[in-house]
Amino acid sequence: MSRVPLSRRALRAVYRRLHRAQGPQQWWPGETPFEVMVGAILTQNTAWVNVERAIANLKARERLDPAGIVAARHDHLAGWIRPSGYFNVKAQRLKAFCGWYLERGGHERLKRWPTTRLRAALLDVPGVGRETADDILLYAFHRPVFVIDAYTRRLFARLGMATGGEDYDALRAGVEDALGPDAPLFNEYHALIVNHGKDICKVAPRCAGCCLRERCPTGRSR
DNA sequence: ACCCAGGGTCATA
DNA sequence: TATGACCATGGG
Repeated sequence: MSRVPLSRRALRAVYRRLHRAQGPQQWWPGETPFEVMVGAILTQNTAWVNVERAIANLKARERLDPAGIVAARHDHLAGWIRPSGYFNVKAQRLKAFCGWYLERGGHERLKRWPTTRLRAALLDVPGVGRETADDILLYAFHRPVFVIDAYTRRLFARLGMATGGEDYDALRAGVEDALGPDAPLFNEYHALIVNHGKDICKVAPRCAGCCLRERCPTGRSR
């Protein structure tokens, strides 16, 4: 397995700056691990505020549980999650995931699976790709998996630590190798990156993350 | 009227 | 392996 070479010192320095600037994120505060998993699927290429509406609808219908989702009619489920966009494909993805989840005995069983096996199994669920699988592993199962998303790529590219075009798993393995397995750190790191991306570079959206530099390439220094 | 958002799948070359 | 089309709502 190839991995992108990354500096532990540089990665920790970026983390410290993000943390100093933004403080603890208390991220992905789903009431249950299952809610975190549903959120991970619904937030695919979608603003989180819309995911919150969809989850609120599921709660109002008392359908925020795997059996309730599997049993729901497709058009009903699609209607409840409508605000999160792509509601037809996401309804199908939620059903596939919940069926998989129930067949394997739910969280109490799955939490005993080793991370490598759990990740491979998640990736076999249609609609669960690498980032979604890693969101679930990190935020629902507290496994030391570093999530790579578009913001992470932009940030590391802007900082000259990567090109942005690296293979997903090579970049993930590079970060994990440099930092060592540390689920609480990875949890907070990813949250800080995403919050930085949406909080700061609104004036220059394509430049998410650039302002970690003393002198921002776009001219917006912080 | 644009652009973007905490992606993934499928067809095509 | 690597693009492009498609999925669709809501906020800036």
